[in-house]
Amino acid sequence: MTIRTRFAPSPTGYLHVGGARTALFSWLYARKHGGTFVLRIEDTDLERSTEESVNAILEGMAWLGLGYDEGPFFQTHRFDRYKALIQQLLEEGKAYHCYCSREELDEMRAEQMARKEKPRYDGRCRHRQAVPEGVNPVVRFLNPDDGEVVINDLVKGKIVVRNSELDDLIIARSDGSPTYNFTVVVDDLDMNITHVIRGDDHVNNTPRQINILKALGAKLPEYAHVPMILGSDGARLSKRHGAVSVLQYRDDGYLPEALLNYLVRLGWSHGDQEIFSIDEMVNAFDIPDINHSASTFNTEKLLWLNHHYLMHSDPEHVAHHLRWHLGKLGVDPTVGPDLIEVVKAQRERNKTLVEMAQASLFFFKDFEAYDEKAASKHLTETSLVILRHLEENLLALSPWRRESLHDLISATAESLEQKMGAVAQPLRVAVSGTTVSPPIDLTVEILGKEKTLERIRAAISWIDG
RNA sequence: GUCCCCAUCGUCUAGAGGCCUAGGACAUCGCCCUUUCACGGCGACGACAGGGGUUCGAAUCCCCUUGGGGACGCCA
Repeated sequence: MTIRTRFAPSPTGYLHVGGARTALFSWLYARKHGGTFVLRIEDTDLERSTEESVNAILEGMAWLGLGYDEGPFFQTHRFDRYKALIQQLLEEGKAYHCYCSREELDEMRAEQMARKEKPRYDGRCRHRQAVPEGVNPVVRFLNPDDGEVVINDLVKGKIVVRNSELDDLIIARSDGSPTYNFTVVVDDLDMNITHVIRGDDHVNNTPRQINILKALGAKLPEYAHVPMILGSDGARLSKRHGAVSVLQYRDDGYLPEALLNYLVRLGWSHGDQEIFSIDEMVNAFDIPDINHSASTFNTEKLLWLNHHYLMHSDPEHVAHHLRWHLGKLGVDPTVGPDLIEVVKAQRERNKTLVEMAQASLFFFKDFEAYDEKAASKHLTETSLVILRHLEENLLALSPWRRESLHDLISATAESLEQKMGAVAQPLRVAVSGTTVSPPIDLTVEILGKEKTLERIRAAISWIDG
């Protein structure tokens, strides 16, 4: 049997990290088994679904590199199919029309709550005789009263729910449009999904869906409910915990492989291994290794992973992403030093691409002002002499190589009876505007002779006042 | 409130009854390296929620308590 998994987001917002992780797990499981990964857009809520959200989701998936083999399928394109099956259930007496008004339902729920009961529909329209005039009814699924539903969840194990806990859920709204619990079932069935991997906020829906599946005479898929991702306060991860949108992480300077690596280790582990390439994930991933409990999203660790990938990925790959961020900062990366050299020089001191881009700005355009503290400490009367010597020596230097630059700078320090730092720091501030940069010889090499001399002269005249 | 799920360092986790004096990673804090910032190296701090069982033996199995999360929509 070919494994078929799916990711089925509803386009009512961006792709968030929780969804991305379920998508990743589904994707990994399909890849591992040479199966098929399906993308399905659950847009039955016409009110809240937007095209922007669809695009944001597709863009997020693409950025993460989670390619799908089939889809995207849109539920709104399948309404005829749902309607036909709802009609079938009505005819078979497995569903019925309900004419209850919203007010009536609200009242019923309020009463049940007051009685400390779980609010649920009491089935009063099951045998309704008089049909009220001018009311468009909803369709409810006739849930069994007795017995229980058993879910053999691949991650949580056996879960038993009594049918008496369930009620007759609405499968078609009064406008005729089908609702979520019905459309998922039909789609998973029609799309031959073998493994439903989704967030465990769906466990409560599963018994209802199983009952619908049974009413349709269908075979059940395997279920794997993965635990939630929580925010730092233990509540479900949401906007107020900071960035939750996958694309926000892109914009904040994370590499997709870092996010993926972080997400795969949230709720899943493979011994003590922390770093996983995509291939390693695919090989190592398995559903029984998924945790049972929710986990808390921790940006610090994500940052560490991002830094790791910045340092250990192919510099050309990192440069590709850096180019995008430099572009966002208004830099034309085609004029200036080789981005790959910039990446190699910067990667160990930046945790995000945004930081790297900002710290590298001075390679590509003149800074507007010196960092105040840096200038007052290092661009002084004393450093004037040093900078003049450097200018003179550098002017004569050829070739412009890191090694020769290093020799020149230390020779300059020696001749002036200064420590290395006393020479390096004024030079650093002069060329970069700040006290922080890659090793000074490397910084100057990358900046180039012309720019370096230009900036030393600017610093000299700045000190001269 | 009712039902469902969950419970190891601050966080992510290893742990399938003896290998546990509970391991790793992030974070934090020291020290070393050092021309800045970093990287790196070494080390420190730090957890089995509580209580009952079962067993020769429990972080691991069972029960209760507590705590947390989820669900209870003409949302998905």
